[in-house]
Amino acid sequence: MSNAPQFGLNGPQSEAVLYLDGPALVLAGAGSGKTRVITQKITYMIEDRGYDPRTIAALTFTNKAALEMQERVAKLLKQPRQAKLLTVSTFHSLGVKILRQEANHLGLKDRFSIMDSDDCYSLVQDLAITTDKQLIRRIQNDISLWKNGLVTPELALRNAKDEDEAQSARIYASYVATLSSYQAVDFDDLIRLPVELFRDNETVRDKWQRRLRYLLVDEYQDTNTCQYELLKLMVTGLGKKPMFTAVGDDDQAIYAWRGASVENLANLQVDFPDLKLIKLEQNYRSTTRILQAANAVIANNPKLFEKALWSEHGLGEPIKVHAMPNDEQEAEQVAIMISADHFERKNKWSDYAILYRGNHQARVIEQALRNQRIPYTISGGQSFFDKAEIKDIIAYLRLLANQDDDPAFIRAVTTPRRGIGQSTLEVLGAFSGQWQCSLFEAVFKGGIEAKLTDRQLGPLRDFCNFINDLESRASRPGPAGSGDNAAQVLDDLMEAIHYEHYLYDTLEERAAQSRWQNVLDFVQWLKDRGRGGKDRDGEEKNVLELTQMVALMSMLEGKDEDPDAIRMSTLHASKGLEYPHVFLVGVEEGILPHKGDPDAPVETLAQRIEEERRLMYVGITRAKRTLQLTWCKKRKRGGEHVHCDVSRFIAEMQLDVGDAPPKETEVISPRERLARMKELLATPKTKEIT
DNA sequence: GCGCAAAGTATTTTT
DNA sequence: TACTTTGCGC
Repeated sequence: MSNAPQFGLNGPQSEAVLYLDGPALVLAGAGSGKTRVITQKITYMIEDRGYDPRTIAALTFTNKAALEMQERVAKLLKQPRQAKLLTVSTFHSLGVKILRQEANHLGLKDRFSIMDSDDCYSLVQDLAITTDKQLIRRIQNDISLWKNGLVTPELALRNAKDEDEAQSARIYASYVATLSSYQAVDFDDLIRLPVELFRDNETVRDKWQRRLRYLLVDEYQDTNTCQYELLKLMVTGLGKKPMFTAVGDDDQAIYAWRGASVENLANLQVDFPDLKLIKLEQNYRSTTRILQAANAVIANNPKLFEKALWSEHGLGEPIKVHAMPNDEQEAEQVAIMISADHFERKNKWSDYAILYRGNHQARVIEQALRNQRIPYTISGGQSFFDKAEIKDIIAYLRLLANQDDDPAFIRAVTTPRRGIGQSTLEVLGAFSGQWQCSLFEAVFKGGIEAKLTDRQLGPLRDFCNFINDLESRASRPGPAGSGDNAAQVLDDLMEAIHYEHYLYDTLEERAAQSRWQNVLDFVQWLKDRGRGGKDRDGEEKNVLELTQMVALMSMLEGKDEDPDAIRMSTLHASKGLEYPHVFLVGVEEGILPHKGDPDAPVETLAQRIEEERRLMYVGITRAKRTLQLTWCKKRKRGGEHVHCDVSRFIAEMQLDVGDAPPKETEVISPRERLARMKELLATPKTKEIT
């Protein structure tokens, strides 16, 4: 196998592209061109090695990344339309696809609902009979971690260490039962259920293995146990060699809190002994100074793999750190600095990014940018599909698809108000519980007449008849065999529920207007996809199927942001992106590193700091040319100003060491950097780990 | 059953 | 500070 550079790639990159003899792990440092490797590899497989694009799956971490990757492959291909045949999606979307086709094997109907985290939150709230927010979240978290770790409720209960855990485990059991009575799944199930299916049913597993013969997994360091299990089940068996490429970077693992385990990287070598390991260490993104700082910070973490990033770009401009009196000043100063720099260097606004740890930090910054009349776009904030008005509409669609979906029923039947209130629903709920049926079914079940007055039952039955009627039309194939009736069904729905009227009735004009616009955008978005035109995988989808996809989306693709605007983003949402000029704000103890749960066990404390450090590393390595950091001496929390200290990570960047004497010609070799890093590892810091 | 007003409370990251 | 929950009156 030759690993001579090809496609304008460097040695290791083209090696990663060309290698198709077995499983491969590409350790790709920040900015080392991993997306290029993946897209080139797919292109190479199709055009030079005769792979059918239908048998290649690329799994990404977000829908946005999936979309981008597909577009990039389309650009590389001689026949761009082939890109549509690929499976490029998140693990979760792939899970939906599998579940939809194999639902019957799991005792699930193919029109199952997908519950979002809010639905699950309310469910836990009901089951735990509490309003304690912290407690509910803790239980929700426990359940999610168990599911991700493939732990059953029985096992969870048996292994419970204390009463708290036992309580969570008991709720976990009824949580699972309730979801199944709703014919619903949660996010974690989208991966857990396919795993169980593939484990128990070899025929189905073979079928999918034949269908998807080669897997590429991006951001592998952020996969959890369950996802790894799915990967293994999809690539092993059939007496063939496991074929996949995983791409990841242990230094950028920032989702441990969601059950991701970096150990999956190490496990890969154990589970696949002939794993080909390829390291991408040349950075094409940042200046040497930026990389130096990033390397210095991450050197404080224990290492899984030895890796040394280097760059051929020059030393670059010094990294600046600004101390600010308070968070409002911070926001204003950053806005002013960007504005000045923008006019001075004649840069585009979109060359600048402001990164922060938590979404709430965006508020002040937004205000400051507005004051300075600087255009901005926010990514990673509240998702479009989480807006109340969108969830209202989705509730109707969910109910249309699946009448066992009680939460959707409750939401739809009460929004807009139609004379059905809490007490009616309570009676209905008790009745349905007694007869083990859904709320919807209970409305028509014999005996309900005795429990409810005509005044209560009337609107309920009207509502259910309306849903039934609409459902029968939604399920009929449209004219010309397309999903064309989707548009008609949606229009009828919107017309019948008087949603616009409801908004203007309950809200102020401005708010109602903006919400109604969102609804219109959403409906249009659905219509576009219903016609089978715009959807990426080119498959026909009716409204009901679209509803399932919508549950996983967080952004309205296509509804494009201002192309020339400053990017604002959380550090998490910035992963995989790059910007010429980066401002990292709020670099304070308590924010970055974030102070977590004060009564969390001590042994996790070190690990938590390590994850925060990786987050810092991700932030630093987003910058191509300049990087500026700010921190505040005081910050408004709640109503009061609170004192803040500068983050330890600033010192760890070793700015004074690297920058003090202006040795402009200093160029550090990879070897030298490695030595430096080892030195750092050997000195103080490490003792907290050992 | 519903809407309004006051008080209380929470602040990490996301498929 | 902003948002949510609770309570009360119609």
